[in-house]
Amino acid sequence: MNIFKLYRDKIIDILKSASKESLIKLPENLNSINVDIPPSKFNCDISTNVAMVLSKPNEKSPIALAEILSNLIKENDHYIDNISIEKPGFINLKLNKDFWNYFLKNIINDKNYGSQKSLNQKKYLVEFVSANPTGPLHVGHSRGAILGDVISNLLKFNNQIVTKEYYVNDYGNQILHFTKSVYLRACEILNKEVFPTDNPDLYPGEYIKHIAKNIIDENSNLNFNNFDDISRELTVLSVKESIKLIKFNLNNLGVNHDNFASETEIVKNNEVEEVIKKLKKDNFVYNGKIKAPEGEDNSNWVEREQLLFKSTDFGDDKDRPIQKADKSWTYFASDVAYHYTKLNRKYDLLINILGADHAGYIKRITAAVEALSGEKNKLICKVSQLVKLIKDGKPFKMSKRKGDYITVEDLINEVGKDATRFIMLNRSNDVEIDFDFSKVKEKSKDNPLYYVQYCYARISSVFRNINQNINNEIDIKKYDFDYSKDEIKILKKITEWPKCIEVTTEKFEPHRIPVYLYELSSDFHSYWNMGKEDESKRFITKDNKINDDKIVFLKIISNVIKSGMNILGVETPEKM
RNA sequence: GCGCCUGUAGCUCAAUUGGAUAGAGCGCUUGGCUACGGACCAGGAGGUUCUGGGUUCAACUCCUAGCAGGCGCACCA
Repeated sequence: MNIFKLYRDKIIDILKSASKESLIKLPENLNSINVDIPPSKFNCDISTNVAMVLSKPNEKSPIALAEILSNLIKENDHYIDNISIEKPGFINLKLNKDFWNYFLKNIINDKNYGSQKSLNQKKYLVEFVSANPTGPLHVGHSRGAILGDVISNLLKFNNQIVTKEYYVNDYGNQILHFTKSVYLRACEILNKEVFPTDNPDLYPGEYIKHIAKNIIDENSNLNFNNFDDISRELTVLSVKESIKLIKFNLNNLGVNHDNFASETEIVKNNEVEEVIKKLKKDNFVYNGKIKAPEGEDNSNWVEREQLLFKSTDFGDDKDRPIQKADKSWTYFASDVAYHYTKLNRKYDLLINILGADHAGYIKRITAAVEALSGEKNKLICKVSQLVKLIKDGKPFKMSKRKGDYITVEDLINEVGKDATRFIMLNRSNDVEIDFDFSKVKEKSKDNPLYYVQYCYARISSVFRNINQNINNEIDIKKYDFDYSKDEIKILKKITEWPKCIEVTTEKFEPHRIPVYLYELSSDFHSYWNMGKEDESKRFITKDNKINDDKIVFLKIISNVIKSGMNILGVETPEKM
């Protein structure tokens, strides 16, 4: 139940019938009419800008119009306690006690309060992480992993159908180098030769040794005398080990994909050739040359003719190569083929979560999806910005070459899953995060996660003290409560929850949820402390009982916190 | 050179998808625990929202021209 939508509909109905009676003139487009949350300093619950929007077509001042409209609104709605007009022409409504009873009765046992029930059900494919299967995940990956996971949870909360997919780039040069590294480590273990440290293409990380050891132990038939003889088999085994590590890391973060799609499979099934054939037919692929980028060192640049995709047709700044000099496909080519398989699986909307270093890739891949589907905005890409690691007050640079990067496993061991998720989600995905290892650990008390969890734990403690289960439904026959000003302040915050979900869903910006939960918790902690001086604000009475209005009040708050935390994939312990 | 992201209080960040006197945390500062859980709360100081134009009844938000920082730019994925 979104009361802002409810009142927007009500007001528009009122306007329409007033317009029929020629009392007012309506503009052609009613979209800019809003019903919103008023700033807290006003003693009211909802506000609308209608008078200002209608000012022009009616050739009246907003204030004059507001007087007419506010009378009309008041006559037509019995939940209004008071209606007032403010400066530029806002109409502010204060709702009466009947309204709050109606509202609470409506949502008290609604586990999905806040979800957008009016939304049509669609099929989504969310692709995220998709890190190269050449080793465990590091901190940077975790942000994208959490973002993708929470966007998926959010869609599911809104009753959408979601597939979470990981695209495994198990093809190409990086995999070859990776497999070679595993091979050389295996040779090292078998005392055949020392691992070369001077080859920058190889992966020197410690984990490669473990992978090699596992493969040796489990495959006694494998003969490590010649790389070429076993490279094919070893690639499969190495990637498998790598995926095992990655799945372990994802599991550390509380992330589970539904599906792992393999690039090798796509190449093997000739899907690349097929998709290029289709694009050629539609004139999106041609032979041409591209210019070297200016402003950087181009001394190695060799201009040559190659197969290009015409992404400039869709707003990209240059056309993009799909074939390398040696005639093999570029990464982009197989990715286009992969996206073609997504389209063939009949999803309504594709979502990709990318790391900041791949942001420059967005235009070409959305262009490709548009070329293939003929639909704009079929693919939506969200970027998870950099996580800047700070240790002891100094930036900590990670180097994949040296193998000294901080893995997800390190992160979880230090900070924990819930804190990692909450901290990463608490900021907009478009801004870089300073992740100060020592600080997050030391100052765990200042962590916003605990602030929200503490709120839930406090509510739980009340239920525990009166021997009730916080998870049970509330059964109250008559809703005839008269809440105080301080309680209504929190109930108002509760009315914002569906709006928060709506905006979060529309913009795919999960940070709005932790921000909201923090604010709600803050209001609650504040109220809780009032109980020290004002006995009427305490939940449990002297004879160890609780009144129905307080039960309802607590239950609503805990419900919202719980569903918010569920979307974030974070626990709500009843005791801390 | 081009593209994308960012620029808001001393620091880290929000801002109801264009609304009213721009809000939190940290830090600084003054107070509050015989109390349903102090991992908490109440108060104070702190702002030319990077700059210049424009659109609008209304701009942190949109457009435009700049400035600063980050990321990226075929033959890696």
